[in-house]
This record gives sequence, C-alpha cells and structure tokens, in this order.
Amino acid sequence: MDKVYKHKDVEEKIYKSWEEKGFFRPEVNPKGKPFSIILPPPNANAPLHFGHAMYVIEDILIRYHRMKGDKTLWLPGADHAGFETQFVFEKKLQGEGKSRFDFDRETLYKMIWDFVSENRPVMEGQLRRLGFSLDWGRKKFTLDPDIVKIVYRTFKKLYDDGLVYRAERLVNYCTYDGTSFSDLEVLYEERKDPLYYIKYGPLVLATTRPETKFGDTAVAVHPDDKRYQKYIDKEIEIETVLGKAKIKVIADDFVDMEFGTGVVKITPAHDFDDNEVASRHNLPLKQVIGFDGKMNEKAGKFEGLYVKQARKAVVEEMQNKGLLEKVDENYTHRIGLCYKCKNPIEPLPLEQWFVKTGELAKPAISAVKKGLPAGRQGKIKIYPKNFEKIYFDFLENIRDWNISRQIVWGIRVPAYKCRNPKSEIRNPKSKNEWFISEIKPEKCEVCGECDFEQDPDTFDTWFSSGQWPFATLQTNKEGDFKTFYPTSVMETGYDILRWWVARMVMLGIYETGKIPFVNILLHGLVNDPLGKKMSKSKGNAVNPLELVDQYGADAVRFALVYGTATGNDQSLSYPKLQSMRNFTNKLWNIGRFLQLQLDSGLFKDIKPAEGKREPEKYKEMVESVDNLSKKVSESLDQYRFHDAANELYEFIWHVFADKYIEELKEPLKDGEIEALAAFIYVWETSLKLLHPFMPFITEELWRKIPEAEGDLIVSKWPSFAKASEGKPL
RNA sequence: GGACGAUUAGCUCAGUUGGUAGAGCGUCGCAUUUACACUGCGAAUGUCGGGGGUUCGAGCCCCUCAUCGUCCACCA
Repeated sequence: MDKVYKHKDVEEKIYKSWEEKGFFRPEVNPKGKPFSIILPPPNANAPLHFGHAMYVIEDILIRYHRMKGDKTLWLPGADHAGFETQFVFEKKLQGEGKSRFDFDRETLYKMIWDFVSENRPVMEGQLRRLGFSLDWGRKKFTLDPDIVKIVYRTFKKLYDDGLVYRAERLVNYCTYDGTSFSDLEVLYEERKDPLYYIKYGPLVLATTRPETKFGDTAVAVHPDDKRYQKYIDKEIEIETVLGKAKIKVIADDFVDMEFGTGVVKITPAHDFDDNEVASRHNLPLKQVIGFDGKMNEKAGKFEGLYVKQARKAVVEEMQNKGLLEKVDENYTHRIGLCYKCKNPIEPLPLEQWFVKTGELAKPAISAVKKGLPAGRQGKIKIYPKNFEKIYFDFLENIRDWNISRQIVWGIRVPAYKCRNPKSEIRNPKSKNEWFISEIKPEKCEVCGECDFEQDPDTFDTWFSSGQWPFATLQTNKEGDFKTFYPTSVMETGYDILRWWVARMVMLGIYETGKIPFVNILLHGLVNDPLGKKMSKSKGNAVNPLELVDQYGADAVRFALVYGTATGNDQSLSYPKLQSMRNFTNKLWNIGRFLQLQLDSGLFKDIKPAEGKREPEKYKEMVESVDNLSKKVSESLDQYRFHDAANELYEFIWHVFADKYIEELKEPLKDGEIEALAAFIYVWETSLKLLHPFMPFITEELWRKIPEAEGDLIVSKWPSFAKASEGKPL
C-alpha cells in the first residue's frame, strides 16, 4: 500500500463494481421494509452545479438504510426544465447568429431534444463521480412518454373536476422572450424613473406610465379624501392627447392619499393593482399594448411604437398641449424584470390555463399541521421545523396557479379548440370551445366535424415535476408504486419549498389520495468562499467535479456535512476540504498499519473466531466503538448529519488512531491475537459507520481486511446493544 | 412593508430539552523517520452583536434595538 491515499485509483473502480453487482437496486434486500427517496431531478440542460453535491445527504440516508437491511430505493431522474433549458439553448443559438424564430416548432423542439440528450449522460456521470448509489435502472425523464401520459391524466382530472379553468388574466409577460412568467419568477429591481403629473380635466394625477393612459377605464381616489369627495362616482370630462374624453371617478381604499396628488389612473389591462380594483368595480379591460411590445390601434397615432418610444412621444405631445403639470425626475420605485433577460415585465391580459389551488391547498396544509382532530393529524414532518412556517404561509395565502407557458420546450397542453363558429349551438352542453383529450383526438369533441387546433402552450415545468413522486413510481417496475409510495423522505434545498415541495404535496394528495412523502428534509445553500451566492453569471460558480478531482469524492462529501447544521447555509471552504482530505489519508494509513501487521508473519495462520472478535481484554475499546454506533445511528435517525460526522471524525482520528492504536502497538509486536482482534473489531465497525459518508475509501479498505466478508455497501449496520448495557438510555 | 435565518476564539462553524463555553483551520512551543508531515504531544485565545427582563442559574427562554443574508408581498 502507498503511504498516501490516491482517490483516483479507487473511486471509479469501486463505483463500477457496486453498479455491476446490482447493489443500488432495492432487490438486494427483498425482505426489508421499504425505504425510498426520489432524487430531485436536476435540470437536463446543464452540468451539475455545486448545490447538487448536497444530494450527499440523500446518499447518506440511502446507504444507512440499505445497510440496516431496508428495501432501499433511490430513484434518479432528470427534469426538462422548460424555460431554463429553452433559454440556455437560445443563448447557444445566439452564439451561432441565430434565434428560435428561425425554426418552426417541430424543428426547434427536436434541436433542443438533441441538445439535452447530449447533456444528460454528462450529468449522470457526474452523479456517479460523487458516489451516489442511485438505481440507474429506474431513471426517469419528465418528457418520457409514460410520464407525459400521467401529466395529461392529472390535467384531465383537474379539468373534469372543475379545478382547471381558462381565463384572460394579467400575466407577467416578457415581450422580448415572448413568454409569461409566474409571480415567483419575476425579478424586482429598484429603478429611478420620471414621475409625470398629468392633468385629467379638473384633476391632476401622478404616473410613471403615461403611455398606458389610453387604456384607462377609471380614475380612483381614496374614499375618505376630502379634496375629491365631489367627484366620486361622477364622470369627468378630460382633455387628452387624442382629444376630449370622459372618464369615471371611483373611490377605493387601495389609493394612498399621501402619494402624488392622491389620484390614480386605473389601467386594468396593464397593471396588476389596477386590475384588482377593476374587478372590484366591474370596470372593463382595455388593452393598448400588444404582445409584441408595441402600442395597438387603440393608441391612435401612437400605434406601432414600442412602449418606450410611445412614452417619450406621449410626454412630448402632452407637453405641447399643456397637459403635463410637472415631472419629478428623482422618483425611485421597483419594477418587475424578466429574470432571464432583465427587460421590464409588461403585465398583459392573455388567455391562460389556471389551476384552482384553494381546494388543493387545504389537504396539503392539514397534512403537515399538528393539533387537528384525530384522523386528520399531520402525517408529514418538516425538518428543520422552522420551515413549516414558510410552507403554511405559502399554502394559506395561495393564489390560483397559472400553468401555461408560451414556449416550445415542454409538455404541450392537451387542450384542443373547436374552430367551428357554430359549435356552441351544435353542442349546448359544452361550456366552451375547448376540450381536453389525453390522446391525440380523432375528431372535434365539441362539434364533431371541424378542423380543431391544439393549444400551442406548454405546461409550467413545476406542473410536471409537482407530480414526480407518483409519476416516477407508477411508470417503473411493477409494484414500485405500491411498495414505495409514499416515499420516506423528500430532501431538497429550502429555496424550492414552495415552488416544488408544496406543489408535490397538493398534486400528490389530489391524484393518489395519499401524501407523497412522509418527511420533508431541507438543506441549506452552498455559497462561495466569501459567502456570496454562487452563480454562473457572477463567475463565482465552482464545479463540484473539480473539487472531486482535487480532494476526492469522499472528502468533498464529508466537508459538506461536517460542521454545518442541517438546513443552514454554508460557504465553501478550501481549508475544510483539505482537512477532510487529510482525514481520508489518516484512514488510509490505519488500513496500511493493519496491512503491515498482517504482513509481519506473526499472524500467519490465524483466523480470529467469532467469539474472539470482541476480546475481553480490550473491553473498553469495544464498548467505546459500540457507543459510537449508537450515537451515529441516533444522529442519522434525527437527520443530525453534522453530529454524526463530528462523532466519527473525533473517534476515528483522535481516539482510535491516536490512542488505541498506540496502545495496541506493543501487544501486536508480540503477536498477541486479542490485540489484532480488537483492532479489527474497532476498524470494521468504524468503516461501516463511516461508509454512508465516505463510501469509496471505506469500501476499498474493507476489502483489505482478510475476514471481512462481502462488500461493505451491503454489510450489516452495527448494532449497539453492548453500548447500552448497564447504561441508562 | 412582512417572514425566516445569522451575529459564539484571528477565520469557518458546532453547541439536542437553560446548569460555570467546543471543533476544524490558523497561531505558538515541543517531538520525531514513526502506519500517516495530508504526523504526534502540548499551549494560548471568547464580558457568546447591544440593551432590558424571567430564573437560584441564560449562548439557549421573553421583549427591544442594530447589522448582514435569504425568501415573500409590493403604492400609481
């Protein structure tokens, strides 16, 4: 054996041997009780980033339960990541001087498909490099035909249950990317813009968006505002850049009397707040900006101008006509930006598919809530507990979920529109011109004869990934769903608790009648060494594989759980990685020391019998490692990974290596069999306990112990009966 | 504006139900060709962010303030 541990000689070889022997499959423990985790599917469009290395927590749990004899499944997969992927691909096209508008829908889809197909194996290779014991035979992709079928089934069911509706609603629309975004996806930024004070007949109001005035359907004041009482509920005559007009004055307490003049123009088609005011007062929507970002015919002579140009032109015109009272140039406010291209989001009315979330949220809330009547008690536990509050906040204030996306890359909505203008007469039963079909329909289900067309939109990525636990298990090996659903743990970053986890609970309960998982475990983010969030655009992203090359997978894995409480953020630390690498070297040299004893010739024909493996003479060592087994097991059961890691590190290095081995050196020189037996007992136990954290080196060292049988990955987890003997728990 | 988290040794962070502060790295001293220098032994270092309260006793519980971070909601 070398003096120094060389991870590159070990890792690939060991992983391959595990995979070939089928140890990652639950079938290795056919009689065990089920334990399952579905891997949060990484985006198929890009190599792994550092956050993915946190999957190590799942691997620790999986390996622990596998060794405990559970029928253990860790199911891998990949997410098509609709918009993310299309954006990355668009960038690639840009680099080639092209854009997505150069291709038709089918060609574009095929191109992205090929692009993703190239990336997926890369990503899977990376997961292997980190040692993750995933059952590759069960891997799924969100665009697999059988997954799509399930997504269609759920959509149809929601529709038939009246939980899906189509409505013209304001959406966050990016006229540059040509797509709408959910509220969660919009980025807000502080900007300085002019605030224009415009004369509206007898009133003056302040606005940052004079170009939307053509879409005004009312002017609002606060009901208690003494200045404007006489105008409330009256129509006022106003002079505009397009001539005289009449507009209604309404009272609504959303108006801030202190702001500007205390008068607000209401533009329901282009502002979210105005839209809500409009729905309270039954005001009509008047769209003046098109989806191309240009003013439409309702803007009169400003038609065809882009919003920015129109604003300038309208302001100029108002100035000329004396309609502009003053301009506050130093007004700062927050505006919504497209989180990808950073252009301003334009609220626009668009027909969308929405899911009514109110009824879906209720069981998702009670699934976690404690203190409910018997039978409705929370069955899902969230760790760390403080994230419960975020979960409840989201679900208790949930808004309906817009699940349509105007992009090509994704699961196309299986909704079809009748094109027969008389369809409603022909079929009075149909609520509208749409029908939903899980399979490509032969004929129009509304009128029965027209040349119907499919909705061009695709589903929000979270709509499909929100069904991931049951979708992956229902489309896998026979019986998987029955055996492994609900899964034992859903482990992911806390940043997607609402986007993903809460939605999985809603859709899981809705579709299967059961919770999708029993425990929710959330880990923190990994920041750069200076504590800043890693991101590609900032250039501070670290590729986890580079660190694996440098320090070894085991050291990287251990560094991620050591010294940081579960759920807390951590900063990448090179000194920490180095000391964890040193720890692997310490392990290696313990193994090397044992090898030297075995090679000494003193223990040639000796095979310590079972009874001798826990020698009375070294009772303290045996008890102390048994006590370690107890502590590590308890820590893992409570998801206290940092405690377990700390115990292991302390014991193996500073107790076993520094103390026990020194004490055993002399007896070993004398060829004392009990000393060897004690050494091996403590060593074997230590390797087992450490294996979930550092799988590669422990397996390699295990195979060097002469009487160690089989592979460490499937060896029996140490019991700790002796440790608790005589000691109160 | 709201919520959550953080604030503990020079740095990075632990500290589970309240019982006179811990680790890793770093620093300083000593040892040594030793299974391992990616080593061993030893040492120093903290009014636990500020203030107030509960308690026999608070890093931990309560109130308040400050700074940083994250998420959510967003006033034209």
